[in-house]
Amino acid sequence: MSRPSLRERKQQRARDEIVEAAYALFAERGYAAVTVADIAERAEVGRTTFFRYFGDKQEVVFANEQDWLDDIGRRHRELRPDRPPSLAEALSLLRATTEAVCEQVTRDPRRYAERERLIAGNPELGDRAARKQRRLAESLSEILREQGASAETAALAPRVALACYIAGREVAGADPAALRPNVAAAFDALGIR
Amino acid sequence: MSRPSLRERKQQRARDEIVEAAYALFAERGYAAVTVADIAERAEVGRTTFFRYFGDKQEVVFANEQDWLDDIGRRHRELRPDRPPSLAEALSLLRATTEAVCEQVTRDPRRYAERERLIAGNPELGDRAARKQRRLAESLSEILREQGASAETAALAPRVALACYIAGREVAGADPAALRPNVAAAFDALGIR
DNA sequence: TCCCCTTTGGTACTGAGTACCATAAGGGAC
DNA sequence: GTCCCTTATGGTACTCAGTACCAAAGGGGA
Repeated sequence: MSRPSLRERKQQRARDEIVEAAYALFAERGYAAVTVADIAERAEVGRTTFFRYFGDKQEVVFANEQDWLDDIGRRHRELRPDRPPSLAEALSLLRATTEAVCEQVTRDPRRYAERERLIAGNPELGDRAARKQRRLAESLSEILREQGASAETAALAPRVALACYIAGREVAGADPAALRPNVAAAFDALGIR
Repeated sequence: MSRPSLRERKQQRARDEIVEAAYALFAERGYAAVTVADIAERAEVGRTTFFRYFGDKQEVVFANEQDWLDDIGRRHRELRPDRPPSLAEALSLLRATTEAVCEQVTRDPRRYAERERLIAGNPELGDRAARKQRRLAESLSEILREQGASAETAALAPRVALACYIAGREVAGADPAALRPNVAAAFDALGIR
């Protein structure tokens, strides 16, 4: 990979500053009381530029999740089964991937806790978080189909894995360290090893 | 129950007219191209009144789903197990409830198909639909806790049932009649009878 | 150094959602 | 029927998210 140009470095910098400004303001006043104009001002960019980097106000909360999704998809694709996976086999593969997701999202525990706090307090952010999860499930569904799984297995397995993730997340509460063990326990309870 | 007063009848009528106007306009122009002012005008009410009946533009698409949620919750509460349910037992109870949900939402097949069409074309409506599903899962989770289920079971079982519902819905596509059988097949595949 | 092309940010607009208020219209007491 | 009280209504005016458009600034390559 080539080193980023000056242009690209400035863009990355602006992007990061917008995210930092947004999280700082959200922490101070709460999500609803912060306007996009406020964020842009503190980040020292124009309001228009904010919308060029982030499609809407909600997106800035999930700033780098698109990278995660790509990463997770790539990782899962590398778990190549040697034959079309049955439902049980697909669920086993997905357990590994789901636990990797847990590691990924809690890599920055401080930011994780803050994001959970924001989501808990703003239904619209909960909606957006759920959309991200759905997208991931759909992406994994497609990969399963590529690997030869039946339509039923491809539709069901990622949803069940997501159920385990959400249930584990709920039991874990806001504690980043508790996420993965609780998700693992949910898979165990369903007999998925 | 006492018969509704004139006031209540007019309100119900206004509510119904708003929903009818909204669905008619959405069918004509699509969700995004219809403004709340348009809906209010066709329903012959003030714009303010629209927001008094429906918190936001999205809500009108899911007009009577709150009633469904209450109904489903009540129905599930009536399935009283004689002892605290294990995970497997909770899943069995939830299978019955989930199949009842299938019947409920497809009771008006025309409206069901139209709603699915709108949701498929507008991500924000998908978000809202998912929020409703989450709410239902949380409500069922609470009922399970009341019935003595463990925190883990209460968190996991409704999410798994929801996974079966969504997977079945995906396989069924827009065909109302195919919903319940496909959801049932998903439960079968997981060994939940 | 010069030119091109992308990014930037400013202006102006639409439409969702909210606050407030004057008015109309049930519903009950008599 | 009449009067009064309470509640629903809808109009006005506002904030803010999100979009379209455009002129200017500043990399990047020649």
